Amino acid sequence: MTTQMMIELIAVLTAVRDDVPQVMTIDHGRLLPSGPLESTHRSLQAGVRAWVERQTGHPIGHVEQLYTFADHDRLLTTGQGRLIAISYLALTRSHAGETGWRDWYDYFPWENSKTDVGRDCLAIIERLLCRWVANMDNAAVRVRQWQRCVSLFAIGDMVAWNDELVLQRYELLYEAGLVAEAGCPPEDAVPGQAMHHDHRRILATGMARLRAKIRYRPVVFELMPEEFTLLQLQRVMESLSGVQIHKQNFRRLIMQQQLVEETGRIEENTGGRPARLYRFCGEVRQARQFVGTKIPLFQP
Amino acid sequence: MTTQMMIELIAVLTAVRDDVPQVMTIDHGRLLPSGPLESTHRSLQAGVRAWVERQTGHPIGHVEQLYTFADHDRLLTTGQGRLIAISYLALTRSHAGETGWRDWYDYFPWENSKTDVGRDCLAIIERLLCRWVANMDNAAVRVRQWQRCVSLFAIGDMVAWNDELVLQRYELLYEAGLVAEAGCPPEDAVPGQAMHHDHRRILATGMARLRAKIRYRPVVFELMPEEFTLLQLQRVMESLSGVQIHKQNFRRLIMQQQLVEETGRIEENTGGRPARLYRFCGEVRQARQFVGTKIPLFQP
DNA sequence: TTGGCTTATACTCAATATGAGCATAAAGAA
DNA sequence: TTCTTTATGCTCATATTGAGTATAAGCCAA
Repeated sequence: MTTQMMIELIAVLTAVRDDVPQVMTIDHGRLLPSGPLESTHRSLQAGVRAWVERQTGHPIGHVEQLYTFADHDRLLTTGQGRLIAISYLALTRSHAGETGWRDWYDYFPWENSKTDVGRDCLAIIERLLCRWVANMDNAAVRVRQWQRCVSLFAIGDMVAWNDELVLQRYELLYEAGLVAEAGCPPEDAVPGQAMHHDHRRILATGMARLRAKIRYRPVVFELMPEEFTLLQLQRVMESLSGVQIHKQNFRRLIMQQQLVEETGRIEENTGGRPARLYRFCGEVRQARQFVGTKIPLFQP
Repeated sequence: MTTQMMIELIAVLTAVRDDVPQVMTIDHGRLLPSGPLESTHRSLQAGVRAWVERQTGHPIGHVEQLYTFADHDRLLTTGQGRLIAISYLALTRSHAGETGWRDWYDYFPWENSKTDVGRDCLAIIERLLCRWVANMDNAAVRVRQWQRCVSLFAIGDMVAWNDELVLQRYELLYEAGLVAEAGCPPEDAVPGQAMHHDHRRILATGMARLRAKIRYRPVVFELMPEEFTLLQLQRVMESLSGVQIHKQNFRRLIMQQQLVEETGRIEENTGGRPARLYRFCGEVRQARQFVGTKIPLFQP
């Protein structure tokens, strides 16, 4: 007995502009590029590429699968059928003058913990979560949930901030009824723009995957221009992870891994001493593609 | 335009018996437990659980999604429809006297690189791959593919063996036409039992995921009995990863991470001095569930 | 022209973490 | 008893990491 199914492909397409990670959206920032799998698509990846390029005009590079959802709230409105969503993370380089790009942190201001906006947002969240648990009847549940808040949002610096827990933090806020998607009135919601359906949740999944992946695979270079200075590279990693990096140690680690090589050219507009330009060389030099990237991401 | 779809759920259910990782199979070891998603399933995970329990009678614990496939060779034979397969990794504890369990390394003998069988198998593979690239016309392609062989199978110890590349190694053997699934005659195939469809590929995906995950999440304990000695724990990690571990350093790392606590009881049947028994305590002690596991897996 | 600001780049130093091994303890077996 | 086996405690050299100092080389404004 096969039921009526519909497969939706959803892309979290990410690029970096002016050291700020951005995501491609449609519908005025309320939806991720997406569309149904069609019989003309040769594969799932091909389908994702087709939809993104059709809806945004932007060709995409690196693509990897994120997650497949088929919850019960994903029922087709047209009948007894079921809607399955397969989400993808895609990375791409430049995008001068295109529309549809939005900052990651418009949707997740609290994830930008290195900025003032992020810190303010976290302070608000802390208060709201505190109120949320205070209203719980069962004492044991209250303690456990507060523990969860503390460890996910690094409240009270007994626990270090873990930048990879983007999804878990969003889900906690959802459960606490502090995001618009959970049906809460805007005045009770945490800062950050909402999206339709569960697209903000999918964005969180993509952000978490990318934050995890840049630690052990050289995927950052998918987002960098051909030539870049080491500070530019550092800025991109910092803004992706939302965490500060010690400059000298960052250089040391990048250099000793031999992922980059000097181009011989110089960037003059640094605001200070000119900087050497580098290019990614992991692809060419090592046919062994399975190299890692170690980054000194620390907590301040 | 929605096409006719069928969703298949496939489980890589893993347990450990006598320090050997095993996978649950049906059809005499030729298939992984699997079945179509039905409208009665409340979620994908629930569907996986239902199918595994119906086909094998074994209840499962930890479950996580692996990958969703929809390649063109996955067309429904009944028409123009498409078959989508969503695969899951599941972990479970004991399974005394159940049928259907097979050793991981019956399917992937070369992945058991710490044993003699594994080393012999790797020697055979090296010869076959050597012959494969030797027959290539284009010199540039030959060099690149040989590079790939060298780095994936750690040929000539210029490169260290990477135990997480299970899937990449299988895919290389598939491309080289050295596995039965690629349609090669049995006498040309590499050792290791084949499976129907792409189930061996999915098993490889599950093995790779588990090998990667035990390094940074305390999932091993899902496979351990309630009480265990540190050597038992080490043996399980070694057999999962196919890599040797330095005993004293392993103990040091496990102890200092405070993932386990003494039960106060003693295991007598060690073959030597009796050993203390431990239990996993990460779950209870730390409501912060996001703890890691660091293991000193080295290459000999 | 000079001092101040910015970023770049080279090095140092202490604290940890890691790989490898030694030594002793405690059981059973020959 | 002596040998073998596993358990467990401890040392030591080396590598990695976090943090900071020092100097270089641009720009700009006084």
